[in-house]
Amino acid sequence: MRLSIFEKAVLEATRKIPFGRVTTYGEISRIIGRRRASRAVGNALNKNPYSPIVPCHRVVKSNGKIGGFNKGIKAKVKMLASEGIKVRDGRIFDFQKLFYHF
DNA sequence: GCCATGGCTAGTA
DNA sequence: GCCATGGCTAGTA
Repeated sequence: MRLSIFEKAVLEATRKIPFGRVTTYGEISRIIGRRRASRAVGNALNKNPYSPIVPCHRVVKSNGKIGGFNKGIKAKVKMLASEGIKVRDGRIFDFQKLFYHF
């Protein structure tokens, strides 16, 4: 499977999110210079061939809600939990504090 | 034309 | 809730 320039940029940025932290689709789009492509970022992460090495489970929505995951939301929540990140009714607990700003 | 988003507005309580 | 957004793919010709 061949990755586009855009997809590579998305994965490269995502790789930098530290363990136990989260960021947003919008933050990724901003940092790679495609400010309005947050949705396209989600599309790219959907195809992440390197999960969980490239930790796309640490990317969530700008409002602190979980967002999607190709193996199902449940799996995403479990992976986050394994890093000490709690989810309270579909939302990241302490979102502001855990938000990794590039 | 689809979609793992985001930001804004109306309008409820 | 609505809709602009942008990258990608299926599938036509």
